[in-house]
Amino acid sequence: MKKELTEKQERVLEFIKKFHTNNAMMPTVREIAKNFELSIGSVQQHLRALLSKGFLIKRGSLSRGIDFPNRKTFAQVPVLGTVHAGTFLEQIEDASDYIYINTDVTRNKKCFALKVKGDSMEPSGIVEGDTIVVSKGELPSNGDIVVALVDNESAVKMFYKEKGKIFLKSTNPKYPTLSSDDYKIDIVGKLIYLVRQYKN
Amino acid sequence: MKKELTEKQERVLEFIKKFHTNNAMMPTVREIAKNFELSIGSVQQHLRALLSKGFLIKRGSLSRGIDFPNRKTFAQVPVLGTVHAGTFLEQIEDASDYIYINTDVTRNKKCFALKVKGDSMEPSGIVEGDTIVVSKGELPSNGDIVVALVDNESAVKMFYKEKGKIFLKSTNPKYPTLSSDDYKIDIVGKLIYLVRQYKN
DNA sequence: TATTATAATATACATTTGTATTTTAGTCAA
DNA sequence: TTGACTAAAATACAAATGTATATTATAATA
Repeated sequence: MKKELTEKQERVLEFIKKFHTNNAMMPTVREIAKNFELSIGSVQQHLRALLSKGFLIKRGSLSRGIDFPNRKTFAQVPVLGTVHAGTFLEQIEDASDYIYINTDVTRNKKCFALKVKGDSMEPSGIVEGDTIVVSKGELPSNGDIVVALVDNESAVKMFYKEKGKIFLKSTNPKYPTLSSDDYKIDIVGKLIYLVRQYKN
Repeated sequence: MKKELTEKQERVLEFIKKFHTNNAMMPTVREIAKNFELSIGSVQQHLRALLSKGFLIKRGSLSRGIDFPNRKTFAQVPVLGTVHAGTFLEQIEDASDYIYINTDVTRNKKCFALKVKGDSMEPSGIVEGDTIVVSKGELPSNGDIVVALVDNESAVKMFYKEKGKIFLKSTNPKYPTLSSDDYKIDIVGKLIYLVRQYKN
């Protein structure tokens, strides 16, 4: 049911988006006017139209106080190291980098991210090079994918609990299922998000 | 070589980060002052310290003109619809939602996102429900994953070109390889990014 | 025809905002 | 003790910014 924009209004909205992308803040009325070589009043009218049509909202009479109706906010999540999805190798280390995740995903949970190595989770869509986001300490349900410490080495596995025993399964059948009978298993957290950047 | 911050300076910087996360813009001097119940001049001094120590930078004498030295910026990428990764079904439609991607990934390319259905790309880590980001019109190399129109229906496939012929391969062997001999194939764009949100 | 929406200009004004200046005070090290 | 740094306040001012108003013009429409 969104009302249509005129060509000019669309171009103004596009500029605002681009400006916001490049500068991480909204442009002022005059910054928009300067870009299009328009008068202040003209831009005001375009903004009024964009507001009334629901493409922008306002937050009081602040400077740069326009906003997108459903702009998302981001949480800074530290990338703590590498985790092996096959034979569980490397240890969690210090934060080296950060990724930014929508706060409606992280939901105030304590999160961290890891780079994935190995192929044990390939059938469930986790491949080498992926960055996974882990919700620290969250209790998993059967079938959830978790990061666990198996005899103090980190691994990405599918979680199952049966009669008080914990089983960690690789979705790749060439790796065995680990049981809490044979290993000391500590659940670090549950997978909530995954990002993959393709080579460019 | 980063100089250390005093406790108060650290708290001011934390507030600025938090404010920026919640509001997608930097606070004004007076907004900071109000938060800490401080005078304007006092906040000015803290900002001056944060600037000279390299934790903040300035962009001219603009309102909300402070910035983080290495802040990442995000591009708003429209989610245009659903694409079938098996038997290519649904058509690209209007923008319904947006996701936000680091600009060092999108790099000023024209991008859009699609929700994935089907299992034809499972062995390369693309599963149903994933959101893929496509760089529109970018020429793929052999082995790249692309979104293509095959007889005007959209599909996610692995791209190969040999002797002028285009081949679209599903990494799942139960789907056949498509050739430009048998189908009208238009490359829409190349996969540059993928995000997956696990059920919560 | 009158009306409405769009587009644009020009100007004025009030508020917000960044910045400069001055003053006071405590701590720490040379 | 002196100097440097930090912390804080109070005030003033110039620049940036949002907002209001009046005016003109065009195109589409009821």
